Amino acid sequence: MKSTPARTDTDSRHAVEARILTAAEAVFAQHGYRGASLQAIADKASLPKANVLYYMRSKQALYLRLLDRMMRRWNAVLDDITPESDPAQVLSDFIRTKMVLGQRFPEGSKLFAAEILAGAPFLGEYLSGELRLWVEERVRIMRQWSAQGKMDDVDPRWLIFLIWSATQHYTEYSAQIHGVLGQDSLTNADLEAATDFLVGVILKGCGLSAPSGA
Amino acid sequence: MKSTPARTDTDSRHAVEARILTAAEAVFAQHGYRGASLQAIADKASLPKANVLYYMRSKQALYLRLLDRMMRRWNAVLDDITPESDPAQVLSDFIRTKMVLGQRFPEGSKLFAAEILAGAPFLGEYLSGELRLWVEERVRIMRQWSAQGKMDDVDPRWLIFLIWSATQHYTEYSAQIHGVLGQDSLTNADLEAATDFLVGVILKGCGLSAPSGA
DNA sequence: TTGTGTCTTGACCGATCGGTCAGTTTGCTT
DNA sequence: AAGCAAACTGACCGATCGGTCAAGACACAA
Repeated sequence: MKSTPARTDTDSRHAVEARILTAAEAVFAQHGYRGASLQAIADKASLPKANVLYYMRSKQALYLRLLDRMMRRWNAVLDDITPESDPAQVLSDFIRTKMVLGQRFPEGSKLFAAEILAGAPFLGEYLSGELRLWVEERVRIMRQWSAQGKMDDVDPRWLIFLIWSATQHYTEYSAQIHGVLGQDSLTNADLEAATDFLVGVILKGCGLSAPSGA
Repeated sequence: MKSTPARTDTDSRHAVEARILTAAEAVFAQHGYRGASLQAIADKASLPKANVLYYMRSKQALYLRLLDRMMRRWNAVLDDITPESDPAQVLSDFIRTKMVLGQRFPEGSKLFAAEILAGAPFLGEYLSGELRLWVEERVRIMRQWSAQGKMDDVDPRWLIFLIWSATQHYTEYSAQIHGVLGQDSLTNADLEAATDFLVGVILKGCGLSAPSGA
């Protein structure tokens, strides 16, 4: 009978799937697609390997699902930008949001990084499709800002790359940061200081002064 | 007989080793330590797998040798910094040198990135030892620059991370950049423009004006 | 030619890979 | 209590993993 599946059923299914996804995200982030093994994921999720394959159809399906989830988390970023916006406010928000996202989803961010490092075999279409349009739209608006004299005449493409790289560094290179600074993890105060530094330097570097509402 | 090994012997040995190292660097960079297979490396070097293991003792020895080679390439960077140096000149050189290094050794840079992403299992000691001292020394000098009023009072740690991340981005995220910009590779003009952008924004962001000798 | 050390390689090892499947357990409906 | 579909899992599959080894191929000195 197809009738209403019991609440507890779907609940537990979601719970188990979430356990698998969390475990898989960490393993894929650490070792990349090829280097990750379903056995390692199953162990981390405390499940038999066959059970992982029962919920996720295959290694590839599991990986694609994680990539998709991570990209949807980024969709909200910098979505309300217009030619009339205050550049300082928008860029400041952009940097801060990116830093927060990296802290909130460190494994997902690393997973994304590993995918790019591997040459984006699964994300190629997304990069040259959806994301490319996203960038072109923001580039267009930023050029208008420059033309209006709201900010220095910098190439928006390099500016976007700068913000991406500078913020992602704190999650993807966390091992290097921890080793170099000699502490197991950055304190919240450190992260806020680093964020303020990035906002300060990048805005000033583009001829902008701190946004009023911050 | 131990006597003078023929010139051609050591020559061909070096040549074969170089072939293997080049192939291995690319494979490790793309798939990480675990994801790389000796078979793939052997194929790329056009050698039987057993021959790869004859020259390099093991997968781990090969990997460590590549890491060591990459780190020695970076040793010369920013080595002549003193409290009396011109900050603008030093930071400008730092950024430009890093960009050039990334272009010269893209596979090695990616290999390094993959190692960090995996949690630096083999480089942990280097990061918390040699590299940490390197950073502390530069931080000390930059703080003096700030105290002398030569530049804004920014935390040198975040500044170093910013330069590392912003420059490395162009090699490690090349797949993303190519996808987003819709071109197979950045032209030299693009790279120079990006470099000038980074120098300009970061220096200005730290309260510095372009160095005289550039 | 013969001896000697290096180089080269196919065959093979146990372990692990992603994935399948048959058989059992479980939880809910009737 | 009976029935049934979903959940679960140990055992197994062929392929590939890193690594070993013994047997040739090769270059060169005596």
